[in-house]
Amino acid sequence: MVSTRRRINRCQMSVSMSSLESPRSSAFTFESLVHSCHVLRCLDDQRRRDQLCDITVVVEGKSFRAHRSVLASCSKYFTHKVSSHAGPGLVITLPQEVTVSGFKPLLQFAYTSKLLFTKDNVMEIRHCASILGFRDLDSACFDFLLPKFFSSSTSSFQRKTCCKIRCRRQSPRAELSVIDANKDVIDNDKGVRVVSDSPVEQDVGGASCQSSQPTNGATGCRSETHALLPEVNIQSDAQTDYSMRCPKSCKFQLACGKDSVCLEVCNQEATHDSPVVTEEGCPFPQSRSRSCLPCSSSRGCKEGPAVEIIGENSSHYAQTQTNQAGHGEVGERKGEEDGENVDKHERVGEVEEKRREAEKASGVGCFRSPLLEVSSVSCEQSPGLDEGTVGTASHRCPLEEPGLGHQSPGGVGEGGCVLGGRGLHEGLDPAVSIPRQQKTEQEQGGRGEEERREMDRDKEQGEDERRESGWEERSSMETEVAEHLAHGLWSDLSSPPPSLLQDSLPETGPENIQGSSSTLNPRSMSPKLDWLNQLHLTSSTGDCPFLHGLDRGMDSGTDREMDRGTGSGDAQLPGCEGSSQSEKSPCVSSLTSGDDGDSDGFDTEGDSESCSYSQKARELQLPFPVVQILALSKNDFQLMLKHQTLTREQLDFVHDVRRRSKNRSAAQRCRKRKLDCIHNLECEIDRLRTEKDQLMAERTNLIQMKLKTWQSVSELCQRVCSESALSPEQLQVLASPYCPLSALISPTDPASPGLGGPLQPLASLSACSSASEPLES
DNA sequence: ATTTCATGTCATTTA
DNA sequence: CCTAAATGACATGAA
Repeated sequence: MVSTRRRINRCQMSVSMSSLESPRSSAFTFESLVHSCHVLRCLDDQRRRDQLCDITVVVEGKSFRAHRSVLASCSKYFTHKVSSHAGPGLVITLPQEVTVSGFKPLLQFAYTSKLLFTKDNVMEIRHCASILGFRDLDSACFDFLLPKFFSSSTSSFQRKTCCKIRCRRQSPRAELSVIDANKDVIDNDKGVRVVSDSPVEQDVGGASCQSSQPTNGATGCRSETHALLPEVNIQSDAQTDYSMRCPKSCKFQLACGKDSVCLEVCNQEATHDSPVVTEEGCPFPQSRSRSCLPCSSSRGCKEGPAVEIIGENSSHYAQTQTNQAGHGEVGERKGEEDGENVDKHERVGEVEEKRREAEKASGVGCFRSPLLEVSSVSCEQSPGLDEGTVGTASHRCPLEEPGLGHQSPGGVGEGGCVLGGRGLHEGLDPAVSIPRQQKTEQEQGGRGEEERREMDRDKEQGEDERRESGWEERSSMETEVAEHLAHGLWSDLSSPPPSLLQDSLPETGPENIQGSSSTLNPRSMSPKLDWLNQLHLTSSTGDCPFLHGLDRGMDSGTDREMDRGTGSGDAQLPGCEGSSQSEKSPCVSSLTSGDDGDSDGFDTEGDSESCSYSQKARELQLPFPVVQILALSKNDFQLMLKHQTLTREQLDFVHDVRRRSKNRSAAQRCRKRKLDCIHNLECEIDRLRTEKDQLMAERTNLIQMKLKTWQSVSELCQRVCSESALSPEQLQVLASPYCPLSALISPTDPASPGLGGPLQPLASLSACSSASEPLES
């Protein structure tokens, strides 16, 4: 409910925004975030009931009923087959290579966006997916998961005991496969196991546990044009994640029926988040986001519709929980949503594509590359460009904005994003743009004005884009998942080598602390950036659908933080806190601080916090930037403290800052979880209601059948009684309660509640006939 | 002026 | 016993 309301608000907001953006146009677009999810659900429902199914797929002699349109939308193979057969009653026999165990999950995936798999069948599924041309699964999911699945390197991750237990125990709803998967993952493959903390674990584990669709998540919509609402998955994963990794959350999760919840969430949220439309066109939100979320992250929600969406996407389809659709997805999404906008989307997609390439060329594209810089500048200077390219989107559906943002969320680093986001921003958000100008003007007398301006631009762009694009949403769920992923998969990378720290410290620390001017220099961020860079480069986050694009968000988030820091001095955003690398990836930082939403100043508490932190750090003459406090892992942090000679006051301050930021992020996660649970429960309620209705209908049918049977039996008895001359003793025996046959005519048959009435005649009839059943057997 | 929401922080519990 | 995470409760600012 809550999420729904929020969602609605978002929609409204986006509508108004679009109107603002294009004052000239009187046309508005309303986009339901849950519609696609609902549709997919209904289709799945129909499939299960064999309603409106127009295709029969034969696999290994086994038939599967489905809707050709659905299959065609998910699979190239079916697209081809279906297009060549127009008639009704289409029966397609799949190649021998396709097995039931491989096809079934895919079919389910087509209708739910969820791919259930175990280590045992994942290869088979992949093979089938490859043969059938299931979009998005191959590169986005399998390419990412398989190596983790079967590589020993990841085995180091261990799931927490309670998590294991919970997974098994809590997944009442979880499908067998899920359970199996869990088992596999948990029990058999320690290596594969997606550790609760590890990203992989989340993917796999989460998927398995909840039957969530790792695939989706893996899909990494963003990276692939066709990506399937990875966000949704992500969110769900994230949720799962939570449940899995938090011992304490067991309480809550148990209360919520975590597993089911997770599933639900995924569905619901996904649905909501659906904004992220995949090629498949099923943005179904599963989570509400209900980020699946609904958007678990309130922040994300706050910012933009996209965010909300994020949360929701999860489920069904990724609808999930994800609010954050991938960048690339946006284009597709929109294209699917609006035929008109297809071209625009395509264009956007192209831009995105280029951006990606640029990123690749520049290393993950997380950090600002010259290219990025250029783009951002050009954007600002030439709004026309925005209009011409991505900017056009502004006139479209509000939801598109997020999409655009997604496409170019990179903020700092993304050329494409910059263009799109910029355009929208400039035109739409006076609050943002104006302050920017003012700022710039004010700063104009100062030295390094250019630098500052650029920083501002970048910062604003990043933030704006993030905001518009729904990055915040991503940041909430996706970030979380991503952080876990990064944490688990790249844990080794996550903690910056001491040497690196050492190197970076001298550079940034003192400078930042002391002079604001120096802080403004991008270099002040170098330590963190370096660290991030290393992470990205080495870990090749680009390969991870979950992390894909995160870097951008991260970058922007980081940049923002940096910028903030710069603005105030050294700054570190509390948001960064989560970043103890060992525990979390830097991505986390974006989660916290990134979403604050107030980009321009230190409006928010967090901002003011960071500001005060920085100030205090300066006062205390801390030898390192606050960022370090937040970004370092526990060990590194302690190491750093060892190397530094700090006064009691400084130590207290440092610990205080770290503790607060940690707690802050914990609170955020906690709240997100809560929202997710609520959403999940809502979904569960809906599901149970539906189930109840179905059962009631089934019961009615059975009762009717039973009644008919009784009637026919009674008629038969009558006939037999009248035709055969049974002795009173015989009739007595037949009527006796000890006779099994007597139950058939018993008016008070306990097994047929409510049938007493209709049976009465029967009983009386048989009684009249001086006994009852003949049953000569 | 009041309410609601989002967020940060503290205290406590739990693993 | 210590630590980190989770969570309830409270405070604060913004809309």
